[in-house]
Amino acid sequence: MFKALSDPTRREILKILATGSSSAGDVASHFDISKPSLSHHFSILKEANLVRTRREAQTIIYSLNSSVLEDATRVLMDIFSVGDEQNSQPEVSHEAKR
Amino acid sequence: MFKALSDPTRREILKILATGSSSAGDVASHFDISKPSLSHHFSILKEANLVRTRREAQTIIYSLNSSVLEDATRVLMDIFSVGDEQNSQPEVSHEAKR
DNA sequence: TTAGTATTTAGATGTTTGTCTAAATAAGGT
DNA sequence: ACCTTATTTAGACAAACATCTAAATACTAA
Repeated sequence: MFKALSDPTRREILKILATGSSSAGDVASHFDISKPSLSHHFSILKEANLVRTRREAQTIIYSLNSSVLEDATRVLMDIFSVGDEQNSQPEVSHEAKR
Repeated sequence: MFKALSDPTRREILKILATGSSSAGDVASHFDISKPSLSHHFSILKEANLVRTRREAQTIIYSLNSSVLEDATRVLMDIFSVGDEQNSQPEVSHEAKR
């Protein structure tokens, strides 16, 4: 999931989808890269469960899967709030304490 | 920043630092990869401003920079809550509405 | 100033990634 | 059936990445 989020183009795609679901070609029109490349990005987003798809005649409609993005947020929050004690001002660790 | 977060080893490093700051070698002992490789990860985390360093005699103490992780969280929340209208149940888009 | 410990830099290597063009698949309309 | 539109698959390629070993740097202590 983080791998999927690590590419700027993919994050942009998610932002676009956040304003409403739309077709692959539609999203593609926002970018300057080929449709196969976009399709590749979509497949990564889909594999990470960040988007869902639905076919509608010829076009395929992509939509954001907010719940998984919420999970990502939770993981991040976990990382920086686990210790929750002495983070900001690191204690003096005299001995590289194992 | 997302690039920095995209590697599992680096997320693990952050988790370790979340429980308290520690030296490079110290963190290295949690992993099965060489110290130069760890050093490389540290430099990426540092460049992304996710960690801070402080020298203490020979050892270098790494500590989490929580505020930047909070930023990351905020960006994620932004992504999935921008539209905030019709996300979960994608509306029927008959025409690939440009 | 020499020896020891901690970390980083240099350089190399195999893998993964983002991109492309060309071709294939899927669905509809005529 | 055929053509058009929408998207994906296949295959190639250069750039970025994670890792390694060997050597360099930074600092402390004798």
